[in-house]
Amino acid sequence: MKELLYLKDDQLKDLIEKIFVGYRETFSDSKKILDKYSIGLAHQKVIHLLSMYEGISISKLLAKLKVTKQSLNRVLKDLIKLEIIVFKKDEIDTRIKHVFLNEKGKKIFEEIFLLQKKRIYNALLDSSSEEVINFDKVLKKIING
Amino acid sequence: MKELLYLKDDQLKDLIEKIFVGYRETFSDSKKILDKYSIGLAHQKVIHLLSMYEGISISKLLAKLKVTKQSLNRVLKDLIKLEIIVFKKDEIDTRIKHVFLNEKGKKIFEEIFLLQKKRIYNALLDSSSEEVINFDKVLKKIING
DNA sequence: ATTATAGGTAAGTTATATTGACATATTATA
DNA sequence: TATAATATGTCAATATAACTTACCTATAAT
Repeated sequence: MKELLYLKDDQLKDLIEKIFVGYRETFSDSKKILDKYSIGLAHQKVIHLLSMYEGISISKLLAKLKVTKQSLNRVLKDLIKLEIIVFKKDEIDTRIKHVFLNEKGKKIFEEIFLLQKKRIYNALLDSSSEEVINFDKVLKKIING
Repeated sequence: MKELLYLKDDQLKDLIEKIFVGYRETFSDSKKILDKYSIGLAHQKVIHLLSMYEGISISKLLAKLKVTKQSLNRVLKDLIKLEIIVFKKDEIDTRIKHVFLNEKGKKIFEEIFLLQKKRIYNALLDSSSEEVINFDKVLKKIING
């Protein structure tokens, strides 16, 4: 029988608070740049995913974001107005729309990311590779729980 | 000179996505219970902090949540209507108000927490103590970055 | 006496998301 | 070929959580 300190409620509460704060801080560092382009957190997340998954389809974006179509479309319309995304129909199944950041979009992403990544970069730089690997490992388990 | 894989942009992007998903999942498991009491994520966070820091002052709550007084007060008023929090003036400095969950509040917290903690508990149970310690270590560094 | 701190409130606004209903185009299948 | 399923879009109404700006009281510290 396991009887570990970190499985006790107090430690679990503490971790949950840290997960919240870690998220909030990670996604607030870039606020100034977002303001510069009059966009918000929702736009940042979409841009982030577009930079990771070039040409991702709408339905896959929806699945990753776990928001409704209506919610995503509001954001996409803003990004179209900003002229930073483009669409390409799938050549085989023309129902599917692939979304891409254009050059301007990639530049704006880099501006955002430059600020956002600092916090993570410094934390990892200050950690051993084993610590980093274990951080990733546990985070994955939390996600797939 | 460090030249580590996990300090590369692609890995940082990946981690940032995971931090987002980990937060979202961690705070969505308890949605059914929140609905039962007609409260939301903001209330859950306040209740969580009240269970961790019994008698915390308003200003310290504000500092932990990083929201405005108006925002917090909306939530506190809902919790008063639900009859789950009580206030006590500080005996020395009567400007300070200490906030507590009452018995009903503690019970509701336990209902919420029971659902919320499962994901974290299982992830930790499935990890070695070193992995857990390193997860906590890196998360702390991200927060304090 | 003055200033700072702790907390409260009012009005209006913004950001992000929801539900429900309906529409179109395309592809897959019986 | 008729029908069902999929991918996407849109309208309208609503909810949640936050914001800004401004002003207020009470108490404590200097």
